[in-house]
Amino acid sequence: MDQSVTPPILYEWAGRKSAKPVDPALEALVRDIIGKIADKWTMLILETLEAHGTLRFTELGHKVGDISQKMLTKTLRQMEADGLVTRKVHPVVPPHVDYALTDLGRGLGAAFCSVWTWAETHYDDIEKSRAAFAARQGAGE
Amino acid sequence: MDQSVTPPILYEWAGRKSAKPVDPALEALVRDIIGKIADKWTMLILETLEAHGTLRFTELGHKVGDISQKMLTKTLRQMEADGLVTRKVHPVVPPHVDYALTDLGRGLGAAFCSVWTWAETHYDDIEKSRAAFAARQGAGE
DNA sequence: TTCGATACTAACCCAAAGGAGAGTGTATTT
DNA sequence: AAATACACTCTCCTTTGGGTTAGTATCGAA
Repeated sequence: MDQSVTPPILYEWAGRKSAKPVDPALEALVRDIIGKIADKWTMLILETLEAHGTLRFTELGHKVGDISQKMLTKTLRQMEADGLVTRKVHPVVPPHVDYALTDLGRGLGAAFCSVWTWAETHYDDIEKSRAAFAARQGAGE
Repeated sequence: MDQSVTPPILYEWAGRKSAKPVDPALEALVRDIIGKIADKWTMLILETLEAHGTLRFTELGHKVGDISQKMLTKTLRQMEADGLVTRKVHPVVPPHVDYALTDLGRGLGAAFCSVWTWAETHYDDIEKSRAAFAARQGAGE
């Protein structure tokens, strides 16, 4: 896609979003954050911590489901860096590490909650759409 | 417990859990949906269509930003299959294809709106957290 | 006759995501 | 003495994401 010239203007928001002025620099920033956060594992971990409160590493892994240790560690680190979770190490043997949401993380969890609800409400619509789409493709519309 | 022949197995990581009395099939489904829509390009396209209404392919690409035709096509097809967007082909030359959100898509857009607002509100907190985290790592806490 | 416009698809390639499995450190338990 | 527990880290490997370039079809304009 040709993006050699990107004029910073010509965004006419239908007034439906926040009343903030459309600053392209800010928009790029927000876009970057969305890009980082709109991630499967981040969302799943967020959801799990929101539902169960403070959890230890292994415990969290089991509750999230089919996540590998590698991805759990990596995603947790990113979330810690972004200030979404706290990581509390108890210097004991065997190791004990507690993960919990920060206020920021809880805020995102609350925001994302509506998406989760949407998915629960409309999964059957999506299934139907997929079936219809597959049929359309198969039949050679 | 047979330990004479047992190789050093440390984890059985693939075990399924059931924390909540939720139908596991439904949970897997919702999880799958979240996994599919919690995607950078899907969110960005959704946002763009929500803000601008009906758009043509190239137009949409420009407004979304740095997206390649390949990803635009691919994401759009997935969204069409999931029933989030409609694809209307006008059989003219040169080709003319209109993309617009469905009710389902608009619903998801509305749900995701709060996440977008959260990102706008807290991007500076995230920046600060990242800086603090980097400093913590660099200084060897 | 050649060009340009549009919305793609196909082929190629590289980088990142992500899974599997083994290794680490040490105090307590067997 | 050996196993165990926990929270990792490291290496190896496959899959997916995603960019780039080229090509296609067709009509009207130059």
